[in-house]
Amino acid sequence: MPRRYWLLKSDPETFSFEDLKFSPRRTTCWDGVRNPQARNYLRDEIRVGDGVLFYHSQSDPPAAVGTARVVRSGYPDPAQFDRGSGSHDPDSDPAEPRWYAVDIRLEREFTRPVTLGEMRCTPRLAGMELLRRGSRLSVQPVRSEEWATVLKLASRRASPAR
DNA sequence: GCCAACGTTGGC
DNA sequence: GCCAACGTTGGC
Repeated sequence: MPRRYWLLKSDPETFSFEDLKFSPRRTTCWDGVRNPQARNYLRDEIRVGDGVLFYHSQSDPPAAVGTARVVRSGYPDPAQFDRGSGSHDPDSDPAEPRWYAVDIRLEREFTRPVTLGEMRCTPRLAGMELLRRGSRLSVQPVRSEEWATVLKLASRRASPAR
């Protein structure tokens, strides 16, 4: 199966690309996802080697800031069984875990962020899940053309400041 | 801080 | 199974 691509959303207040950069081996467990559809992607579809667009939500401006690679495919999210964790789920049965996580490793930090506004203005990205009205999913599939387009934007020099 | 868009919960 | 109420996400 060819390599696939995903967009992972994170509020940088919670976990930023910078945090990933300073994680051991620049690798982190992508845990805490508590949406069934996003869980399905994590559990069933995301494979080792897949590409990840790292996106900062709730930031000013919201933007894709770099890429990562999946280094471990779906496994039960340990946080769901951790009473001390904010992501603890008392209703999840260890025999049939409700939530899943993957591990990702930093691959490339963009020399400049690709902002949401810029993506909206890019015709080739018009079909992106991220740009859909009301799109809230924190794990989203990204088409290979979209991946290539975002990377191209990232390596383009920023337009001169006004 | 506001609000639209969803998802979840729970009464019936 | 419906749906109102409520909670959360996330752009602006």
